[in-house]
Amino acid sequence: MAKDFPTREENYAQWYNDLVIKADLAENSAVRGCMVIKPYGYAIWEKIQSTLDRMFKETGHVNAYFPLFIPKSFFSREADHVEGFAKECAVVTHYRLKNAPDGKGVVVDETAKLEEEYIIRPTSETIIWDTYRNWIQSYRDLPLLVNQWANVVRWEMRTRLFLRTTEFLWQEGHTAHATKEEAIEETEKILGIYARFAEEWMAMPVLKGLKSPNERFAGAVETYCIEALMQDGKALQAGTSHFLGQNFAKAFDVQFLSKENKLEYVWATSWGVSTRLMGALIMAHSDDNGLVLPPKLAPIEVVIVPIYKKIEQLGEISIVANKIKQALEKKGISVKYDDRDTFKPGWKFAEYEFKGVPVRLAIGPRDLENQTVEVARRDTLEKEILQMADIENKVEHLLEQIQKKLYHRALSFRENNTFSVDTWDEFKDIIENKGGFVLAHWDGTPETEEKIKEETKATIRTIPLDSKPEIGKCIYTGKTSNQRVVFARAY
RNA sequence: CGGGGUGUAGCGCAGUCUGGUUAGCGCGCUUGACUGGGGGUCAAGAGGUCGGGAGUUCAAAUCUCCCCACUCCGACCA
Repeated sequence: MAKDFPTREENYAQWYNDLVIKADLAENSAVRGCMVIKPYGYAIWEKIQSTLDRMFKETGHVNAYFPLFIPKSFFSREADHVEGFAKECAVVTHYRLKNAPDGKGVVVDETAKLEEEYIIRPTSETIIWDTYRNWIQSYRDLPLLVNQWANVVRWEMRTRLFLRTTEFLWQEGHTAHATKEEAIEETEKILGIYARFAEEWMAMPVLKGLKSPNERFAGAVETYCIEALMQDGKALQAGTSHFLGQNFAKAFDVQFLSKENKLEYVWATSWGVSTRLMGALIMAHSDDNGLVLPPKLAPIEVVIVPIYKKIEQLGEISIVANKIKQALEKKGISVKYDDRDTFKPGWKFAEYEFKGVPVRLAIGPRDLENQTVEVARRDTLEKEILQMADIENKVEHLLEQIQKKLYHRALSFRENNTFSVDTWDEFKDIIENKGGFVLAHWDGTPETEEKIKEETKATIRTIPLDSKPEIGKCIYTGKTSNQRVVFARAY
């Protein structure tokens, strides 16, 4: 299946692409820039979804659904917002087709032109805030904590499976609050959820911080983000949480009467993560043998492969295998017993290894005799023979170990690829030759960030929330700075 | 949008420069036998508007023109 699969060293971009396709996660579709997420890939997304959905609900959020189409006029209400998204919007202009005059196919019926064109949502702030106006009158209506799971379209010029596609799936939370403090608290709370999800479920360490004005969401007062480092030394923005101030409330005239009977504008937040997380997950752990998945997000945590010569032996093995399967499932572990006779054990080993299944159990005649199981772990590719007794607890423990191991491996990779630099030459050298996160002083101006980007392709990925103040000189202009920020080339 | 590249079996490719039998190879697929603790072996098969259209020619996958699609590189971006 994957014999001609390139290594990360040979060609990282090709490695990623082949991995996505050959591990059956997704493929390119007939529609330019849009992917088909295949069942195995979608199963991972469903796990991401259900975990986050639970976390949102645990913190008081509820789900709703808003239209795919947004009236064009809504867009122009918030100046920065239009500015940011106008260049990548798909527009619906007509609502009917008719048979082509030459009899070949159908054409747009010009008489069915929409009075007002619709934008296909690139994000839903405008339609949602237009709706919130009717939902909010009093401080008693607040806070409003709504999330939606949806698809959005951003007409990108270049796309890559999961990392950047024209249409993608995401969740977008949109909340309304009575005070600035409460809205900021919400923004930070969500950032915390994102970070916890990334680290505990995806086993991917992330930096929490603020975006520089250049990288800020169009229409936001402040954008918070989680930022991860991929194995090729490039940064990946994994999630964003925005404090929108009163920008949208003012643009859409959303006011409420406070306890003091004063009419005030509502404070807003919005936040989202997308199918891009799939790309992050893939790149965070996978190796030259294929996908590596953290147990908590793997659609199949344990696969059991029977080994037998004659079909009669399969029966005896199946009895044992099914018993183990049930014992594991009782612990909430997802197990697949692959007793297909149409594939050889060796083929199955390679297949599940490539698809990143964390643990594989092999049971053959020898094991039946000795009351043993061969246990193989995907993260280290190690194999060992274990006694069958109490196997479900051993496997459960092993899955926990793998989850931790992946996180620590990714964390030490990040630590080994984070550099603190004080000179421009050193900065250029590391960005160009090593990659990774570069901690450097910056004078705080968008102009300087822009120049650094032009010269090195590196941008400020985040201004870390937990960094200590430190007086220094801007790497580029030499002006004084009181904090280091994180630079990197990014996806 | 600009600059390269590629379209030949499900997938990956050769053949095109230099036109000429029945268009070939690897993987995959089907059937059977032997096999089975890391992608097995052998045998027999199925599968093609050579991206589309027009032209040149006795003859076009091959030469000419037009069109289409995809892809890579740049500017833009979660």
